[in-house]
Amino acid sequence: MATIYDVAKAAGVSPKTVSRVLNGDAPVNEKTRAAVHAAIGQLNYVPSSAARTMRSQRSGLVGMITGAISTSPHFEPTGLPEIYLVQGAQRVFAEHNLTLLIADTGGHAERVPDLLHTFLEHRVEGILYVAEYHQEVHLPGNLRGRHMVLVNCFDAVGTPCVLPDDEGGQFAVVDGLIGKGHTRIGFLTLPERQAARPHRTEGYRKALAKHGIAFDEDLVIAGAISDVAHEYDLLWDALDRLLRIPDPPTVICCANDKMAMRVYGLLRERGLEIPKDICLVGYDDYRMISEHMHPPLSSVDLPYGAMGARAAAKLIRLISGTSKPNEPSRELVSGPVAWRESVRPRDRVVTPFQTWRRET
Amino acid sequence: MATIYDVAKAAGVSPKTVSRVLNGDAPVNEKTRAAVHAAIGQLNYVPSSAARTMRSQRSGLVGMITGAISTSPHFEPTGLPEIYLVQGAQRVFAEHNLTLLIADTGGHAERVPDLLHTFLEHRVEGILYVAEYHQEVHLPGNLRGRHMVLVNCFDAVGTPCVLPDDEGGQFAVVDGLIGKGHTRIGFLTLPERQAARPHRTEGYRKALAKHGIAFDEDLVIAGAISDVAHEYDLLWDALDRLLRIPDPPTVICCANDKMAMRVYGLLRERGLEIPKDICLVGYDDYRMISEHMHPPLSSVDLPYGAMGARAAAKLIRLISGTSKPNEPSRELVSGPVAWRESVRPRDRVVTPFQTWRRET
DNA sequence: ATGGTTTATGACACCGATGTCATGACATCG
DNA sequence: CGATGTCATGACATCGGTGTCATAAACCAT
Repeated sequence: MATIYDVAKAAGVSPKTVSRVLNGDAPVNEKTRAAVHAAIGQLNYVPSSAARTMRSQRSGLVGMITGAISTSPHFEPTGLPEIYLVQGAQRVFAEHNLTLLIADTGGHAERVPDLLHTFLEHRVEGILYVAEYHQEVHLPGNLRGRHMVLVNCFDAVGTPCVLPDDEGGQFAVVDGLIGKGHTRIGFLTLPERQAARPHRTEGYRKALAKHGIAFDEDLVIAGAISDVAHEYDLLWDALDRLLRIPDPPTVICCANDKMAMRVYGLLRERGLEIPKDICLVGYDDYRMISEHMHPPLSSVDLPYGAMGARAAAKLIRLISGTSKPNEPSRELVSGPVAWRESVRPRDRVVTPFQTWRRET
Repeated sequence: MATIYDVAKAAGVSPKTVSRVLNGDAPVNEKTRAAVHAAIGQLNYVPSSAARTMRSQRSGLVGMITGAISTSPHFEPTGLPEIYLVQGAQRVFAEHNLTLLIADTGGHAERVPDLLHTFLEHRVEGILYVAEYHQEVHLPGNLRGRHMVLVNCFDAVGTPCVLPDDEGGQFAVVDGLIGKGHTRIGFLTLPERQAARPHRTEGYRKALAKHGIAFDEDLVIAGAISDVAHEYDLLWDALDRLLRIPDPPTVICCANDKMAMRVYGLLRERGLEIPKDICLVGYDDYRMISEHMHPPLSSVDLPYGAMGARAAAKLIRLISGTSKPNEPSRELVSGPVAWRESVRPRDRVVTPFQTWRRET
């Protein structure tokens, strides 16, 4: 590879002048500048980030640790969120001339220290620590004192973090459903241990309260439990109970799109047609699912791309020291509700529950 | 940050000796080694990759360019494949003490030169160029002469590449279906422009040929076209034609899981139950879809993780110059067929087509 | 005892940028 | 016209490691 000395020689100037042309830190005569640029083109010169890093003590690198946490032995490497996070973050970093280093633990949390060491060798200027789903994490101590932003997770000591606005998302979808005339809104929730669950439930309650609709606990049932083995039975039972209550729901909110996908099948088995007989909404808006279900599934967008971008911006502010003094350490990111054909207004839904109940 | 000089001073040795302890390139006395390690721990020393890079001319970095190609204006950022690729590749790189730089074009191919320049500044030792789906690409000229491996794509000049074994995958699934007694096997193919299509079709033909079953062109219809706007109508029509032929299929192979997902809905609309009345298989094995369909979908695993790992290994061989002299520039990676409940043996399938035809 | 080899260590230069300081050529001003 | 300031450029040291070479001590064989 050509060096700055080669360029200097070819252009008949000193290396320092070439440096000035590249960095614009001092005026350079127009003719000199042209000669230098010509030499650079000729030699295919690309400056060495390593040399620059040594002198300036700035690496231009940021690290991202993903897949770091495997709380469940049935770790499910769906990976979907991460790619959007990466894209969102990388876009922002690129605008600030930062390059993204990526390390994936593959679910083995014990690899984190090693990966971190590698990052430090490369003198990353900051680190994004990404969790698979909204949860609390406990960071290894050697991360202290580094610029860092947690994404999709938070810790007990107030490390800056970016989280999905679960309460806002659930509020928005329930508020929207009520706006379409629904008043009996079933809610198949996440397992109890999930950090998002209380926030989602709070959003559900607040939306009801806004419209003066009483909260009915019969309408809210866990649609999944931590123990994956019995998940399917549980969902069947939860749905069964929802449909058997005296005044059954005209729409069901599922905790995520995967759950909604199964509910499609279960409802069809019972002879219920979506959205004619009952409406359905999901959460996450995995478009690969929601757009291709039949009919397409309404869902709350879990804005991973935006979260990545917001986290990157936050990290850049930390690095550059331009954080506002009272900037909150916790940022919530909202996504829109994607309304699709799985939902129609209440007055166009005809719940044939009596019929169905007679049959079983 | 502590430097090697600080460590040397603290341990009472020369910097070079510290370097030897770190790299093990020459024998060091046991007591000296212990003193050095103690000093390293004390000072929290992490060697600077920048300084090491300058001297040794090896950066320990490899780059990956993803999302580079947007052939379609309706670019669909599913992103699913990439995360597995990243994980697979990163695992192998980590074993070789290489760190992965990631740049995502977000579908804007014109950004590639810039991203590439950044990679070169960091003196990456090799580059993986990843396409969204199996296709031909044309690389910008300035990539020539770099160690590079194409993933999920190939070019006209024989750049080393790693591709999914589309022929083998389709062969395996059709061979398996025939093994289960099926002889009338419908095939909803990819759009014509897709590079994978001829390979898949060849696999389909070879599996039939192996068992002496005649190829029936009525059974093979494009299930999708490039023009996204009419995709759904086309699929409806293709399925309709498949089901109306004199001796209709007992199982249908879909070109991908998204298509299969829609076919679930379309078949149900026609009153056909999977797998009782007709069986279905997909391709890609997006487990988020295949495992959660009702019933779960049989599908050919498109082994992105393995492709990432194979590509990484290939790149490492290029970098280290240990490629076998006659190593093929093109590597095919196969994945297993995931058999699930959407398929059952032929003798347990009761096709009620006569009934259905009377109705319509 | 002596020469040859191995072991353990240090001195020093170098990788390729850039920060600091110095310098010469002009332009401007009182 | 000399003092002062601005512009354009170069010399040199430095960032933190490692390759090369030198050297001293310990070990071994004759």
